[in-house]
Amino acid sequence: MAPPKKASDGYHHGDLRAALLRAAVELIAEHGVAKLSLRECARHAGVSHAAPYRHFESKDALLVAIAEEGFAWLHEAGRAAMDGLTDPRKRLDAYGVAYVRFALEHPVHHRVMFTLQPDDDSLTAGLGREAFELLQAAAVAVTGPEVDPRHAAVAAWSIPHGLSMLILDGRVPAGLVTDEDAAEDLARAVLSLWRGPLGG
Amino acid sequence: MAPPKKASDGYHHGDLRAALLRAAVELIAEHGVAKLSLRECARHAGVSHAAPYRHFESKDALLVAIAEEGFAWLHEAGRAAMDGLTDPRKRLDAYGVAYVRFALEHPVHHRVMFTLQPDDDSLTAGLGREAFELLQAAAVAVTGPEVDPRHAAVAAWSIPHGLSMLILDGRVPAGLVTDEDAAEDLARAVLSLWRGPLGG
DNA sequence: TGTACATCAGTGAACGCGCGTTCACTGATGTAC
DNA sequence: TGTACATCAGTGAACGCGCGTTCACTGATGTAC
Repeated sequence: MAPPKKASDGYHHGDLRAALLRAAVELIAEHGVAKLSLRECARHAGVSHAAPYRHFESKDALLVAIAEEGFAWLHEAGRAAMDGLTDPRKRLDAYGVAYVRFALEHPVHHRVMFTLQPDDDSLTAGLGREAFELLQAAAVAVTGPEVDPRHAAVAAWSIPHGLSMLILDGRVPAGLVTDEDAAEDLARAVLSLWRGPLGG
Repeated sequence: MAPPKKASDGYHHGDLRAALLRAAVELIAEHGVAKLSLRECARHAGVSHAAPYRHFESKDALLVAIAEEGFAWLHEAGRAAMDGLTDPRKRLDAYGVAYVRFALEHPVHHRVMFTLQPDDDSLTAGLGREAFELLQAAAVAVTGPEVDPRHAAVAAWSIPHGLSMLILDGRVPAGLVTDEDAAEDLARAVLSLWRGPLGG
């Protein structure tokens, strides 16, 4: 299914690190973070249970790696979504929609990103520096300088984050979210409600 | 510290069930849901490790009990917050603020409520029927009948839920949330931003 | 009031399990000469 | 091109652990007569 990048079959795996990350994500999707075991990841990757220790110091280190990957992807998704837009409000909305889409496309990453204690790894603190700053700048561009930037950021973050969490936890009424596109539509609907009757 | 309700010292505990729930909440607060063990709860309650099985069918049953307790409290908190208010917008805001306050006051309950798969127990599905319906009614009263009630509910739910999650996961800039009152202030600020510059 | 008995909340030994991690090892790979 | 050797990604046995759950039991409690 996923071709090893270098040496194919034999003693050396070729790209065990990536294979382990992939296996972990699959297993978490199936059984939840709580039940993830390094040994099962190794089994999934077709390798002895001690092999992962050549690539990750510990089970936690593997989870941190997933979170870091997630923060990087989120930052890139937000950046790409706002790319080319100049109107502050449109940029912020685009970020929000991209955020929800990211969560739906990478539910395991999203969950791991926010399950780990922020102090587990400084890179991971507060949305991951980069992603948070991007969001804060987009929010401040809308609220203007009179508003505390931290408040602006938190406010802008709450909606897409809350919506993502509700969807991922299966709390949204059945049938409302069938795939990533439906989630994107729902995100737009929610944002426009706050722009309309709820906000007006 | 917590006096047993009936027989005090001796063979029978008096109120083991409640003591186990209390112990579980404490232990989860300390080490996270993932690391909770029934045996440690029993130890905490000063009882043999098999005793919990007189009160809970399994470890999961104990978690479900915590979630149910949480949903009941949340429903009550929302109801109480809106009590006496008639203006739809004020009612919805009051619900949102109460929601965040509940999450801050009962972080473990909140976490367990949304960590369990909704299908783990039908009572728990979708915010717990009662709490969800209360929220939906409050939201629809603001948006009016032209808006899909499910959209209205999800939109109104996203902000307090997202904010709660961000706070509980330690994602809000340090110093912004020091206690329940500060969280309540932040919730009001966030809502008013969506009422003001972000929504306008 | 006293006795017999059912009930049930506790005990403690035992089960089997899968886990994270360590360790001395071995096989493959790549580089220096 | 061929050989010696360092490097390092894998192996598999072993460790100690705490867990969830079951079981036959025992001690306390409450009720019927």
